[in-house]
Amino acid sequence: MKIATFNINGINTRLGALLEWLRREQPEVVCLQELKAPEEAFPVEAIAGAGYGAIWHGQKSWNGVAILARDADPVEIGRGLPGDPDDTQSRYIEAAAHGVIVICLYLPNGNPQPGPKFDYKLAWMDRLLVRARHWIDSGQPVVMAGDYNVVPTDEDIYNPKSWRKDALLQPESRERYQQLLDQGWLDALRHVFGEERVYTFWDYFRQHWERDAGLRIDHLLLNAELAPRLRAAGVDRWVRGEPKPSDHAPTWIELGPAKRVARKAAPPKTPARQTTTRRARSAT
DNA sequence: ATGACGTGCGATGCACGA
Repeated sequence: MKIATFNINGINTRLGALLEWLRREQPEVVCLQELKAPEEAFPVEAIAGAGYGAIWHGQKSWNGVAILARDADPVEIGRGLPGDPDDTQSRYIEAAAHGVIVICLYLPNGNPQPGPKFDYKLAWMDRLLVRARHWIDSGQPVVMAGDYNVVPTDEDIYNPKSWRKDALLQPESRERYQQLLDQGWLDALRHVFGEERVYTFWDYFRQHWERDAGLRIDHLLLNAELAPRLRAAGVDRWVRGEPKPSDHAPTWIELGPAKRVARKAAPPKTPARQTTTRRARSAT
C-alpha cells in the first residue's frame, strides 16, 4: 500500500498533472497541500472519475488540504489544528482511510523571519506537538504527512549557505521538528534513504531543478504501530520534470500488509510454551 | 542586499510562497 504526500500548488491549475500522476502511480492514499481553491472549487468529479474518494478543507487564494483514498471514501476525523480558535487558515485535516489514521498538514512557511509569520509558524508547531502526542499513544497506526516547511538538517538541502536566514532552516523550526521525532515518530524518508541525499522540493528560481538544487521538506512521519510495516519510500521526481510543474514532487512510502488480529474464541486451557516469534523489524 | 519564478485575484500590481 502506497501513501503519498504532494504539495500541488494550485489543484485546478494542475489538475491534469494530478490525474496523470494518479493514473501512473496508483497510490492508495494521497495527502494534498496548497489547493489554493475555495471549498466549492475542489474538482471532486474529476477525482472521483480517477477512482478516488476525497475530503478537503479549502480556502480562497491560499492554503487548502485534502485526503484522497483509492476506491474508498476517507472517513473524516477532524479539520483544523486544535489549540487556536482564531486560526482560520486551512492547513490540517485528519481521516481514516484503508485502515490507517492519516493526518495531512501544511505547516506555515514562516518567512520573513523574524516576524509575526515566523511566530505563527512556531506556535503552529507547538500546537502540532500537542496533537501529535495525542495520536502517537492512540494505539492506532498513524501517518502524519505533508509539507512541513522544515529542512530538518543541513543534509536535507543542496547548500544551506544561502538559506541560513530562511524560516525553514531556523534552529527554532528544527528543534520543534526534532521534538516530534523525540515523541517516537519515524521520519520514513530519512530512515529508508539513510545517508543518501533525497529532495522533495526545488524552487522555480535559478534553474534549481535542472541543477538538482533541492530541499527535503515534505515528510511522512509514522508512529510505532505503523512503522514496522514500512517497506520502501521514494520521490516521484518525474512529476517535477513535467511542463508547468508544482515546485514539489510527490513523496511516498510503501507499506506491507497489516498484521492480522487474531480473534480466536478462547485461549488454550494449558498455557503452551512461549512460542511467539518476533521477526526483525527494520523500521523500529 | 536583492531578485530571480509562479499562483490567485481580478484587471494592476500586490500578497504570498520557500
